[in-house]
Amino acid sequence: MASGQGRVLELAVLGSLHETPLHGYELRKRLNALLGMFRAFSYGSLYPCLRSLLEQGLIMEEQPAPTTIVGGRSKIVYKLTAEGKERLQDLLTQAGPSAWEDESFGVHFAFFRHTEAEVRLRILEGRRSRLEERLDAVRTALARTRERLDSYTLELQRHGLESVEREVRWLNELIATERRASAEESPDRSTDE
Amino acid sequence: MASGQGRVLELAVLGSLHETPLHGYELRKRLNALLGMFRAFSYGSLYPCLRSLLEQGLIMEEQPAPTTIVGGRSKIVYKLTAEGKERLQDLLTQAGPSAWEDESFGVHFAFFRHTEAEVRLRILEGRRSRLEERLDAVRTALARTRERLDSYTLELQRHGLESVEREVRWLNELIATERRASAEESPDRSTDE
DNA sequence: GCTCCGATGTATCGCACCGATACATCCCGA
DNA sequence: TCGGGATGTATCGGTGCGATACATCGGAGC
Repeated sequence: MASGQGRVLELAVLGSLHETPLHGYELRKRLNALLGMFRAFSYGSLYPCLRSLLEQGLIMEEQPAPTTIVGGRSKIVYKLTAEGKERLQDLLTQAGPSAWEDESFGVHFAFFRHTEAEVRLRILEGRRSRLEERLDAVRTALARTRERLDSYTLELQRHGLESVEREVRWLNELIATERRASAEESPDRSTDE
Repeated sequence: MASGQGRVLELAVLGSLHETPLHGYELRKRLNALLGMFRAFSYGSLYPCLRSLLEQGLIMEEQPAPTTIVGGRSKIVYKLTAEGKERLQDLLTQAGPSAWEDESFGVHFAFFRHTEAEVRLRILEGRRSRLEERLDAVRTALARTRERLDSYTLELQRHGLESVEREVRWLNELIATERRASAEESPDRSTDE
């Protein structure tokens, strides 16, 4: 209950609108193009989210120049308010479990451009721990298993483990890159250790 | 609304209980050991599911031999009824979207041992189509994108695409294996094509 | 010129399921 | 002996997906 736990959509919407004002339909297309590989945003959650953000004063409707519009189809373009930008900065600073869980990590990562280097690093490491935790859990459970597993179950396990291990390796590379970049930027202890 | 759409838990529980009677806590551990890499089953859904299955007469409480029990801690062991077994067979025969979506595919796959060869093949192919569809969608959306993307977004895209492509390759191998096995079993057209 | 269809667009409802939490008992080590 | 961790059952709140409904626009085909 602390502060915006689990509300992935809020960040996704705020982050997208930070680039450029958008309306619902377009927003969904953007998000699904950006993150379609990981999750599927739907209207059933988008529109309620937009309404909530509107009520909170974090976004507002943008009136297009009336002269340019002729055949004006009903279309509601939203843009960030000052409070919205503040809130976005806030969300981008949070490096907690809500940032590295499966559903939310992708969204946070997608807006890393606007995230401080230190926060980026903590999120990447948090995600890595999360995955390694999961690997451990499944591996020990597997080791404790008495009965012989059928080939399908084994193959599923193998594939699952391999996928997660692969993501861990990916995270390792990203973390190394981040470290290298931040070392270049502030080479105080460049030769240290 | 047709017939048990989306109810992944039902299959997971019925399938697990088919191997051996279990109680809630153990059931959850089993499922998380089996599928923990893909999803996380929680009590908040398990117990309501068990209750529902009980009401439907698909499972029943199993009384352990009272003599053996001494310090009997309250523990409710469930086992399949005849109707439950029937229902399970039914679920295992269904090869629809509800079988190859992200959340459900793993569960269906985990019980492939009890699934007919033909159904297995259709599920694997269905999943593959689903993933290829997604690849297409993201690729064309990406191609249509005018603005230049930052390196984080690009890396996310790259990693997402690679993961899905990898799963498609995995499915290809599985499908080939299935085909080979089924050809061996009924070598009517062994030399055909 | 007319019509149909698919893309664009806003919106709601049902409901599956996760995370957190509460609470009780058992067992084991300090 | 006492406290913490594993075992065990159970509920509640809330997020967000899928299906659906319903409008309008532009273009393809005839």
